[in-house]
Amino acid sequence: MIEITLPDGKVLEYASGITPYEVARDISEGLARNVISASFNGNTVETVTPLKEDGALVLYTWNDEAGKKAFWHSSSHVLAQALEELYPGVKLTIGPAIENGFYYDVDFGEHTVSEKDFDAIEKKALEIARGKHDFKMREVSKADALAHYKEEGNDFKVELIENLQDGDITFCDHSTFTDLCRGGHIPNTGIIKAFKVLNVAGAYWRGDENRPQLTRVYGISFPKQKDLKEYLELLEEAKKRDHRKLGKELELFTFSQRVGQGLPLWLPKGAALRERLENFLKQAQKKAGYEMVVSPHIGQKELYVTSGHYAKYGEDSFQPIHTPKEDEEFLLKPMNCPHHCEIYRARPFSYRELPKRYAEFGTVYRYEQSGELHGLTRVRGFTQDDAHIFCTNDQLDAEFKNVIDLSLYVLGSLGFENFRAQVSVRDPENPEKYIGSSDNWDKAEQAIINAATEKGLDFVIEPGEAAFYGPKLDFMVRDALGRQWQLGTIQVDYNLPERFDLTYKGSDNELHRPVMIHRAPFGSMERFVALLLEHTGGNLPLWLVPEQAILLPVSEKHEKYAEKVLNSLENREIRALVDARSETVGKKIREAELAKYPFMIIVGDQEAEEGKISVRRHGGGDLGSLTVEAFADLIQKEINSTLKTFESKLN
RNA sequence: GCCGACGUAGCUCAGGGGUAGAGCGUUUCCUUGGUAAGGAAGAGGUCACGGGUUCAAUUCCCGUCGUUGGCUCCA
Repeated sequence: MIEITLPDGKVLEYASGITPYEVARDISEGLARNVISASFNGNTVETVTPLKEDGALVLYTWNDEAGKKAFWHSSSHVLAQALEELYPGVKLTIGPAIENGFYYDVDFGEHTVSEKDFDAIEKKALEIARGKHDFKMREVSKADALAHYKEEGNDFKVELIENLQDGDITFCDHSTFTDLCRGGHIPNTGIIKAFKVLNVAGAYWRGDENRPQLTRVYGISFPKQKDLKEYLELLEEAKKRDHRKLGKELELFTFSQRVGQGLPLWLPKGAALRERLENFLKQAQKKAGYEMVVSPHIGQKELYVTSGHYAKYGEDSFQPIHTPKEDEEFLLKPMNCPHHCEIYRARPFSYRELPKRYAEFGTVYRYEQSGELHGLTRVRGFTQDDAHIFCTNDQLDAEFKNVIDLSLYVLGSLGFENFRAQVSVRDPENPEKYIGSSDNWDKAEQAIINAATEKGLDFVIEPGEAAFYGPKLDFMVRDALGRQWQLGTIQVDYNLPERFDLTYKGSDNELHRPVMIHRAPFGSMERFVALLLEHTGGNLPLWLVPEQAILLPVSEKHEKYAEKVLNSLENREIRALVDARSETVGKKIREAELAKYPFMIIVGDQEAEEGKISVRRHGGGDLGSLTVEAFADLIQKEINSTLKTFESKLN
């Protein structure tokens, strides 16, 4: 007999060889019907795996993440079989489940697969699914496994198997299909009722751009047709929140082929929005003891050789600008920090004067690979809300925590609650990617982890994600389509102070090396605005939105009164405009709703007589008639409820 | 940079070997309106660009540029 412990702590006794499915059936018929995967003592097992020792069993249904994973992993087998049947001779490589669905990387040889083929693939996959084939795992010796794939001429699988231990190799069979597989399947293919191929993309074998490029076929599947329909509708909704679409509709920014790819042009409304964001941060920064500085857009190549950026990114930068007569070399600045280091060097500092906090909305230029450019989130010219803090070692901890406070204030004020905090540290396997002493790295990494822990941040540690000069704490936010982007960043740097020979005079009358913190709570204005748009669906917070209200005169007769109201709104710092076109009120309202103005103010005879305004809330309908004062209060109240003032922890 | 897709009016898009269409917007006129589209007429396009095939290319083929989904990269 063996003892099976369930998640609720209940212990059941069974004869050795009982399967998770049988345990589920023992608990309830309903669970037995729905169980699609299980884990035993922390390892994923099949629902038909015989359990032969005491242990903890967790049963999963479609509603569990692990259940979905098994479902999608199994679906990738079905996809693979469909591809093999439709395109004989394809070489399969790997096909994991991902966050939303699954993919399979396939070498199609000469054949190319495109959207036109999706229908056929889906049809074939569903046909296979309907066959209700059981997934069956079997152990294979390394020699047999290698022989199997060598015969097929599949070098990819051979390479995978060569890296596995003999005795640790399993194949999974279903229908006529066999794949090298570690396990974790649903009972049979029949559970897959809906199947969709989403897109195809190139992907390098093992993520290495020097190795062959495969075709990655992305798909998603569901146990119910309705789930697929809902998922596709969700994707459609997400597209409506795409910042590229909203930016165009709201007239915030544009791109011009003539100016160049990845170089955003900010339209008047976008520029005004940006300015408000900048002022918002400037105000908080002032309280937090920052001083604004300004530096030029180019710098001598030597500056970046000194900083180490040239050695690391010289080839991947816009190439040097040459002066016509002296042939001096300048670089478009890719970073503000070297400039700020030179600002620090402008005069000697005593420890009594530190920390120095230099802030600048600095525009930088980076040569990003053309395939990487994406709307405002990945561009070649962008403005960082940058600052560099020069402090003593003793001050580092407190300064870092102050910056965390400021970053959280910024994210909180703009409604970003679902960010992910990520501590990026060195890749232990590639130490040569980083500059600076291992000692300093240890200190810096520890300082960040301590500060994040003390601030109660829920963070994950990502090895290999550090900048080449130091570790960092990043705030990651997802876009409409679920892709993660880095917004705010805080980085500890022992390196640049050394390279620029920065010093301060200590209490011991000796020169000491300051520590530097790089930080940008927004990250870049471009990316921040992009994510803010996606996050809000274009319904920006009232304090930020370009126009808070649009005045809609009922007819041309009322234009004059509208102008008068506009004037008194402007006197109360409310941003508004008049729609004086000769259109019906209905049409003006419809268009104002679509243009996402937070408030619509209808003025006609009634209002003019009473000296009031009729207010309509975007998406919320008629609020009735108000005095201008009452409306101004309403706006102020809403702004105050979302926009808190920054409380600095400075003494 | 790599693989795939896409590029038609200001915007959203249809079409297709015989040099172009819709809706919205814009312009003019009529209408002076009360909480999500009042009516009419007009203007607007080297069908991204450059080659090739063809009697004929916006349409088919190749290349370039741009956009896009991924991959790699991201100071």
